[in-house]
Amino acid sequence: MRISELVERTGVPLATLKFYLREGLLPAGEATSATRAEYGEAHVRRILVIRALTETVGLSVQKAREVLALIDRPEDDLFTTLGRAIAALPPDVTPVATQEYPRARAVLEKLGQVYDPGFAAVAQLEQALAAAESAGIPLDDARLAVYGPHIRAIAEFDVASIPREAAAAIEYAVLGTAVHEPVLIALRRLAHQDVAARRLRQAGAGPRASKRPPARGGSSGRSRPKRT
Amino acid sequence: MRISELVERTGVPLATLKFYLREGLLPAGEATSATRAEYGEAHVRRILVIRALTETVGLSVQKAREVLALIDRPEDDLFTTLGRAIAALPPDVTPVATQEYPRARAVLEKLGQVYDPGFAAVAQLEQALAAAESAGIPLDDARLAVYGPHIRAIAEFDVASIPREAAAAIEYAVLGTAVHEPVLIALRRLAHQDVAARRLRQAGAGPRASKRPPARGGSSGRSRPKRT
DNA sequence: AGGGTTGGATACTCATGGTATCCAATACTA
DNA sequence: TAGTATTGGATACCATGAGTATCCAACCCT
Repeated sequence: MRISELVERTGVPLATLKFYLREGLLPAGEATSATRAEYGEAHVRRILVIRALTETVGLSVQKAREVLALIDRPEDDLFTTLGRAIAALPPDVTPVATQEYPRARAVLEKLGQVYDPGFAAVAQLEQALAAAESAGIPLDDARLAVYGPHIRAIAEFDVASIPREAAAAIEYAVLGTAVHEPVLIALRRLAHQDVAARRLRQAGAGPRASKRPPARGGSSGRSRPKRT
Repeated sequence: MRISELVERTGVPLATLKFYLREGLLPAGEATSATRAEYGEAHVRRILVIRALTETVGLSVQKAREVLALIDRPEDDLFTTLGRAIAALPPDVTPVATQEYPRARAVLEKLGQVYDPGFAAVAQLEQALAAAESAGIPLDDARLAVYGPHIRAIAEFDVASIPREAAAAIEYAVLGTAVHEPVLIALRRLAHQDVAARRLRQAGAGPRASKRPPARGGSSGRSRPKRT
């Protein structure tokens, strides 16, 4: 198919597709002449993945390219590739070799997991723990004792569901790690609302909050933020 | 203290603090004269929170201002305020009223939770589910059956740990929701690596990654925290 | 009195993530 | 076969966001 069909199929503007082509996110079609190239279903899928990574996972074009490159050329084993992909995921952490990550180390030791400062995710965890502290809500032992096992159970399922075959496995693992994160986050937010709503209702008309809790529908995003 | 001391205490450049002042993220100090203002510990804390929200949670300055405004002026009840705060969190969803979110609806029904299209998190979940589909890894029932209960358990703990007093509760809930997300994400990524590493070792594969440290038994350090 | 800080205003910079134009070489249609 | 429409490729352009940098005049302290 021609590029105009990609535009139709994906809804992404032509200029943007050309931009992706230029930036190396989208492989060029097979040139059939100087002014014609043939694209396939793989291109359609690729475009959707690009949008998923940039719009929902929140990757920059630069980071998305890194992730896609890992999927395209999985020269290393799954474990190494996954580590590299994680390094491309937010939060962007400045990798300072020979650095210690004390908060992350303490957490990992409590969880009985290996602490390797070479893992990008360790630096990411350190930053996240520091941010929680800064916000006045550090990750205390009680919370870790809850988060740890549940998150681990989720991760066990994730890994167990990775297909056997190597190439497919890497793509599945990399994309699955990235793309299910927003799902988990959204589920937690909704669970917060659900649990909070139930408790409020149960407690009978707003004892803790300053005002009456309107049992539901309270958060309709109707307060349009004013633009600056 | 003067503004230069805020610079020292937080490490944030003066020009940036002035920017935060301008943008209304940081409240002005108490002016003691035309060219002097007094800042306090609250300002130091606020700056740290701003950095946590922007750098680690990934909020734009605009969104961070919205979240901070909710904490500063919690005019509504906890439930409503939390809903509004969630609307400011990524991924940015364009709220189209009167829209249906079929994927999110299906998921929430399977979880037995209320489906309210007015919740920003519902639109966020819809987008996340669509992105997962686009990437070729949809959230199937088996996965949901795992994610759902574990995430809910986490959320139950979160809500249970919210303090009683109203004003404190809102700040705690809003910041806690936002700031623990990166922690959960990082823990999942590390759990992936840990689980994958264990399986690889178990499968008799040789040591692939050059810098992987030796394995440690999961039981030795488990829940036997003794940090410095 | 004079140097070093301020607050406040304004202007500037840089990186992103696209958009928009041009162009010449085709390909399709009549 | 002429004329029009589409491409690919290159280049130029633009809007936002998040700071930075400069000025300046009013202080404060010594």
